[in-house]
Amino acid sequence: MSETTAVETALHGLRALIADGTLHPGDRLPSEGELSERLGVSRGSIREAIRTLAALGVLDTRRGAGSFVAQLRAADVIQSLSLTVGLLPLESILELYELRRVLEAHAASLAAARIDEATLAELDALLDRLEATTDPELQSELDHRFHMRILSLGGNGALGAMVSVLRERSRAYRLFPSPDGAAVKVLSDAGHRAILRGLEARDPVAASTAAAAHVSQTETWLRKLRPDPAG
Amino acid sequence: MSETTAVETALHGLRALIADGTLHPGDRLPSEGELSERLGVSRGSIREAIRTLAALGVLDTRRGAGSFVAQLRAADVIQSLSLTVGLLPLESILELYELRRVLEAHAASLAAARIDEATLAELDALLDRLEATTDPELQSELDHRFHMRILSLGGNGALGAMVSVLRERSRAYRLFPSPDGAAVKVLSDAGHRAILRGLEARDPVAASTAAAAHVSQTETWLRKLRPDPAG
DNA sequence: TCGGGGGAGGTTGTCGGACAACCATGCCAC
DNA sequence: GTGGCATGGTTGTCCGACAACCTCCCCCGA
Repeated sequence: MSETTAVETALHGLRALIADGTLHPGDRLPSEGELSERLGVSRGSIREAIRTLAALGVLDTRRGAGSFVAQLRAADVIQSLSLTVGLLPLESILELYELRRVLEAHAASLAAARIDEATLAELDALLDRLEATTDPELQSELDHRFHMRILSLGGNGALGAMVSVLRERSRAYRLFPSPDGAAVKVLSDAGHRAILRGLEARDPVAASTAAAAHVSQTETWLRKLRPDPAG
Repeated sequence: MSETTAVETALHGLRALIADGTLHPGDRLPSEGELSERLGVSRGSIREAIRTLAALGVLDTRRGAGSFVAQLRAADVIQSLSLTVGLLPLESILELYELRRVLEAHAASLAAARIDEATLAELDALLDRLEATTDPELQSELDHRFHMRILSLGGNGALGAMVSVLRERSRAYRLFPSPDGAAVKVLSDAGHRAILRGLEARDPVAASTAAAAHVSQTETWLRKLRPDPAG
């Protein structure tokens, strides 16, 4: 309220165009020049407003063509957090582990109810390869694929996107090549097998508790890595 | 990769300043003019990059003073989704209900383990008022306070922020004044009492299932409101 | 010595104009 | 009919300028 800046005016105008149904997903916005004239603010301010909405995944700008309203899918919006989560300090990341634990456990219980034989075999083969390799890069990759495959069985894009954002950040810490790498891998492999056993038994509770335990395990390792707790 | 635009260059430069530890939460960024000179892009592009990070909750700009690195708390970052979630179509909102259900159930189970007598009395009084009033505005307000109080017992700011964003949007649909308003209120009141009984009994399972059921109930009503499913 | 007022410099907010890079459309030549 | 091209429109970027605002420090008075 009170006094609004030019960019806020532009933002409000753009939001209104989408919120009141004038523009639908996929539609093209009026050109920056026309918006500038229509809303009574300079083109620079319009551009800053468009950038703001683009950062949040609401708009999609293509050079020479125009700005378009995004599909506004929940998964896309959540995905926009990815840029930010990469900047959070470890302390804040650990705060997100509770979310991750709950969501991964939920996804595992859903997967236990829905998984088929072919997918079970696929996951088993994935773990075989993961247990056989010592290449940290490949370990991280296979680990990621194993977990994302389970998440995809949940069928909910928003849930998958949320966990994906959280996992992406954790991968950056590279636990496997750490001093305790060997011990980490042994327990990690065991955790994966426990989850798979739960899925094979179609036991939602077993699968979800195993998944939760696996996330907690990772969290514990990450806490050990925490640098200078002073501050 | 390939070719990078000026704004991308600026964004990368700013992210690097934070990611590599040069700037910490609370620190002031160099002025736009100096950043422009140092990164070799115009001030306009610098401003667009700063706006992008500000939209995501990473920077905080104060006119005449400068731009500052935000506290980078998980809750703040999640809160930045609020602007976007308000633009999602109902279809996408429903996708988020699974997240909300899981998270609210989790929070309720935590609360059951931690709640004290004083808080129980507080919640009971809240429900008394909620059941007594017929003012939709006050109903929405009290309903919100009841649920947020339970969430705050979980102690995790990120979880609370996430659910807060989701609830905020649902409130905009104003279920209480709808045609089925009376029926909605009866079942809603019953749902609240069920949750409170779970908390009073310090029974995490009872509390979490009641919370999950309550969210599902809301989801069902919202689906009924869904306009033209064509498209 | 302590406190407040005021000024000066620095910083963000906004505007206007200009040009380059790029895209989409339709026309034209073949 | 088809492929290439010209053309108008759009975004990307830069420069310069000024207003609004904030912060700090100096100076003056009590």
